[in-house]
Amino acid sequence: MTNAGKRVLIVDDEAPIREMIAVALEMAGYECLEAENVQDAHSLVVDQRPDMILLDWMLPGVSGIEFARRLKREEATAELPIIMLTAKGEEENKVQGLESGADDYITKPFSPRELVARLKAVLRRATPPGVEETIEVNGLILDPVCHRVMAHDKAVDVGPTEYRLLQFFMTHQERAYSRSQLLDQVWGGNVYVEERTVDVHIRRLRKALGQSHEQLIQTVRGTGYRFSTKAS
Amino acid sequence: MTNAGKRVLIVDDEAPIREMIAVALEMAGYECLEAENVQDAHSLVVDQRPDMILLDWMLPGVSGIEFARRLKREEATAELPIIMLTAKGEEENKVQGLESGADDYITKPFSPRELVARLKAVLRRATPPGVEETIEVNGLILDPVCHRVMAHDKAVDVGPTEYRLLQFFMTHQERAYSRSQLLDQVWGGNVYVEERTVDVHIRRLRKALGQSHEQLIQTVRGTGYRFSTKAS
DNA sequence: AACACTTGTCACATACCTGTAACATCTCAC
DNA sequence: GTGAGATGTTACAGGTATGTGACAAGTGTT
Repeated sequence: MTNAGKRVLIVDDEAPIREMIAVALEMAGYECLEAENVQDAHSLVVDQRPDMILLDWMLPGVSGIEFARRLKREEATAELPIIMLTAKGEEENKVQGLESGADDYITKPFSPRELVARLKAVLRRATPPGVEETIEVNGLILDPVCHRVMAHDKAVDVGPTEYRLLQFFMTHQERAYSRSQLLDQVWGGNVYVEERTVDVHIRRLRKALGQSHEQLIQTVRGTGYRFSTKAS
Repeated sequence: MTNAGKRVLIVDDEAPIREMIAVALEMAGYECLEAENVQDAHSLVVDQRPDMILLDWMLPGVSGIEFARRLKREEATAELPIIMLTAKGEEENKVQGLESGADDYITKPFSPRELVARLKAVLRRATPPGVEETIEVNGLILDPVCHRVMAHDKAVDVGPTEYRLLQFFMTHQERAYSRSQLLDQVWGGNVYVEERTVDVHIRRLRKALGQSHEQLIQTVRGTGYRFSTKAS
């Protein structure tokens, strides 16, 4: 779900280990980038902008810890979550590792499951919540924080897609959208669904809103739909 | 209901606007305090301890945003809900406004109805009792001091995790939380457990609460869970 | 060591949501 | 009015999210 498609940069000088990690992460739905030294890693960070880094402690040339510090110093990369990888028995370095700015720390050998779990946890913490405002129109209230829709103080029961649809409409009032625009905006660009599917969800949303508010969603014949407080 | 008699502090330098807002709110059953600058506002906050603040963006002297930041910084007032008022076309300030700690944001001109709706929404979800205070909802009582849960004067037997979960929910009512957020908030940030584990503990908690109260914990499909006294 | 209790995970059951098709109804040009 | 295209409406099969019970491992107690 929310973690799907996140890009993880794996930095380790041993190819088999990189490979193992990459396989584990890809099975979990992540996209992987790989680098075997700090120079390559840095190019990839700048170039590909991954969502997080798995960084081996021991690296030829510049050490992992050095690299982590550098990333944290630079404005553009300071927020990049880093998980440090280290061999067993280097416990005493832990503190140093975390002080270098790493967000977590994992000891080899580790199970793929543990790796994925930690990675999720770190990503979760690093993703700041979006702006959450309450929107009100003619007694119809959409409250993103409570993830709820109310019509004249009565809860309206809408499914996930209808909720997103309504949220989009309420944040983009008075303007007409074609079915394909709605598919892009509400469903997300990379899905393939019939345009008529939009009609069905519009219908479901109207039904859920009930007589009192269904006329807010207006049909623009030959074009699509529009959310408007003005009668058509 | 719970909103009756709440005291709202209106901070705006234009008297007519303050008056208009005050009338609207009083009709809706709120009690109003008024201030035309930050100095007066601050005195009133300290002195009268209002339940929330309607704060104009543009103020002579110290700006509204500055004031909001100050309030959020101070321990005693950090929890005070704030709704920012701003003139149309200052959209670009929106993010800044919310970052300053405002809980919502409303653009002039607005209808009294809209204002009241938002105010309700903000108040509804922003009344977190102190840690040591017992919380009561529909005959369900959580007593942090005795570390105990009672349903209609009968002790409810819950495990440690379910207790923390319930406590979190009761101090953060009405708001929807994802499984990730619950893991962060209830389990603590540094644990690595499956998201579905949350479901299991929700189940255990519901079971422990019994028919009389289990509907307080609502499923928000596709998102997570919510503790709410209102039917879904 | 046996026990009671808690916890995280799994496997299966169930409920709900989704996209599509098929048919009904509407609108407009002719 | 008629027909073609657009939209409304319903039903349904399959997929996905959540509910639920069981279990093994861990912990602390007796």
